[in-house]
Amino acid sequence: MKNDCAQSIPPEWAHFSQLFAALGDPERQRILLSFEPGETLNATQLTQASLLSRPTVSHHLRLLCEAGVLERTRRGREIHFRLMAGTLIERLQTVISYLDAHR
Amino acid sequence: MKNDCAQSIPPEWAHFSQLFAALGDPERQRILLSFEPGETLNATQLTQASLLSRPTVSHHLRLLCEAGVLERTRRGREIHFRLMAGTLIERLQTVISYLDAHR
DNA sequence: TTTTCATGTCGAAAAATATCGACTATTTGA
DNA sequence: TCAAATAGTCGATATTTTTCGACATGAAAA
Repeated sequence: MKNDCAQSIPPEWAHFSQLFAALGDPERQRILLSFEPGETLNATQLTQASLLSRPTVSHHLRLLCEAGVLERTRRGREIHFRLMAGTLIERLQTVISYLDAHR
Repeated sequence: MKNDCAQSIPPEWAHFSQLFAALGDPERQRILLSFEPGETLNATQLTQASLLSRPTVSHHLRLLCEAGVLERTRRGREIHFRLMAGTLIERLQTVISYLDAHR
């Protein structure tokens, strides 16, 4: 057993709990699955596609941005969200490499 | 925008929110990182390596098993937990394939 | 500049989750 | 059979997260 991570998480793994927590909510997953390849969606579109209120959708979008899942860009008075597929793939590959060494 | 997942998550994705929610807790991440390659650990070992109580660790172990992250096997009066690295890799590869088609 | 549109923030309430002490179940060894 | 060891359950409490209405911000259009 690795006792070095018995009580604290190594710094290189710390951001993964934030990532997985962001991905682990059904409403946020629903938001992510509504993106078509390469598409950008604004907050109004994402709110209209949801059963929840704007403040609530805004809250989920903030968590997804803070976790590095979505990118936020202002265009005029709209704010566009984009799925950061590339960096997500890299991060998940890191996890897979770790797991592959721990079969 | 994909309107078919506007209000409900497609069944083939439903188990992922449970998986990511399980991986998204720092205590559970700490538990997972304490496994050496191929190692099995019992509940007492995992509790001793934690700052939390046995009921709490037991709770986290149950969530990890229900999400398909750990495997539970009784051996005598001990219960051994094993990291299901193989199936986890497959599930993460599914997510990566989806993301790769959505760059 | 005033209005309108798009979005976010704030504070409070509701819901879900984590945590623990006391008790229970199950298996093994004396 | 009885005692010890291992692990889980139950009920209550604490903490965190989610949710929303009302209000604030900031950019474009009139």
